[in-house]
Amino acid sequence: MNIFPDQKTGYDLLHNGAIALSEVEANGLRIDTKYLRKTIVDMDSKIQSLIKDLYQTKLMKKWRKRFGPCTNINSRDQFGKILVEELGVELEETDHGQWKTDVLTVSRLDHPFVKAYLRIGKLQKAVNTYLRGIDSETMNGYLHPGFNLQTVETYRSSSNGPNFQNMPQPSKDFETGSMIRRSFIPRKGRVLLEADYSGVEVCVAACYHKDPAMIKYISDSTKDMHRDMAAQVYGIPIKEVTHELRYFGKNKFIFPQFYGDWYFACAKSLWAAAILDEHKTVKGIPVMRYLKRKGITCLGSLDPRADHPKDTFIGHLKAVEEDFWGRRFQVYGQWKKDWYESYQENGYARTYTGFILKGLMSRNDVINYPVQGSAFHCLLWSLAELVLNELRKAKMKSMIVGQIHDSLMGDVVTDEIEDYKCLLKEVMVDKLIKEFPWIIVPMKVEFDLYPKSWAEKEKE
DNA sequence: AAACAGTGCGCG
DNA sequence: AAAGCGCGCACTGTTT
Repeated sequence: MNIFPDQKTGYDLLHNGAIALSEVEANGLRIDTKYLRKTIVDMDSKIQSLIKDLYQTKLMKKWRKRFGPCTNINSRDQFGKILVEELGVELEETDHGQWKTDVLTVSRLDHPFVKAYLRIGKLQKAVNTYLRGIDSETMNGYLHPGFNLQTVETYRSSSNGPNFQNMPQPSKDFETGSMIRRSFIPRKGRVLLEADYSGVEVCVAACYHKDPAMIKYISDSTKDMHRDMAAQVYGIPIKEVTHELRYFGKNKFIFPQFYGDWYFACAKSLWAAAILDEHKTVKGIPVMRYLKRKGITCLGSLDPRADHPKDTFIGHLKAVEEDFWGRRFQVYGQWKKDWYESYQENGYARTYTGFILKGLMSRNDVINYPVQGSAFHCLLWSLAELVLNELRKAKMKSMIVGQIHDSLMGDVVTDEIEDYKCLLKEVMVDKLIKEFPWIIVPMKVEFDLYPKSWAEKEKE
């Protein structure tokens, strides 16, 4: 791994960023150690009792008979063999010929043993990776996660000891997310305040490809790309798109497509999300009924090389994809081709922020790396400006204590909340676009306030 | 005992 | 022709 700032701007960004991040590391986050210790003890005994229950099941008895003293429920190898040989189910294989046993694969079996097994695994992950990870790195009630600028291929950052950038979220898994984030508390007389750049990768991508249709979506708050695409993929009127269908359009079509996914995989996951689950539209009509009206009757062949006619969902998605890149975002589509061709000719690509991307990269890599890197650099520049200059100039006691790619975690004095928000907006939006003249779309910052702990947002 | 690859899972 | 991108960490099973 090599880091190549090829312009002074790139060098300065890393230089100031490294100094600012070391200050962030030194600040650290306050940890509720009493809660943390108690939760670890409680969870350990809870997990023990769940394992005891698991051992009472028939399948577990077969497992012990098969593996004797070597029995180990953490062994994926054993788990897969038991499912296939004792339960008689079919599983896909991993790259190296083991039975695949990840959540997505085995939860399809819909079996009570598998459910109990996965729950134990989830709780073990929560305790062993996160709670213990936090506990073992906490000194005198403070945790100091590391933030690195020299580890990532795309010129993003990483975090370790522990990794502050992958703490579970209550909105994704309430039980473990709340349990873990509850450990992070503000200092006395303060709140945790997170500021994030909303949709920053989409914005930065637009600065590279300059597609007018995309810029319009970003600049006009009455337009909604995710809603429009949900309507198109499911063949329903725009007014019929529910909150959930919009979510599928965003996370199962638009983002995967931006990162280089293809219609076949998108079709399968869109189908599983809304059709197998019998989702309904705003008016309560099943989505499937709309598809039937368009003559689409089934998902289609699961062989990617088979023919996918227009009356299958996969065939339909193929046409949607062609329309997406060939008509709707034609300029973006052309940019992807040109950008990759330029890399093939020259052997490298340049980012707006003063770095060179070189070495062997796939087409998707070449297209994604500059966007991922430059998006993070918007945050990094703002962070350095705040830590090294602005917070000090404003004589604020509030401090920045962490960073997650597109968000800044602040430990903010209660009396300073409004000033802090104001200063962050000024730096993250106004000063940033002066510093980075290549930004040609509006930037937006959003705040989340956590008065008690990181687990509980204050309602706006 | 330490190092390594493979697998899985948490986040943006 | 290929077929989402980037990380860190825990754990198993094998090799040194």
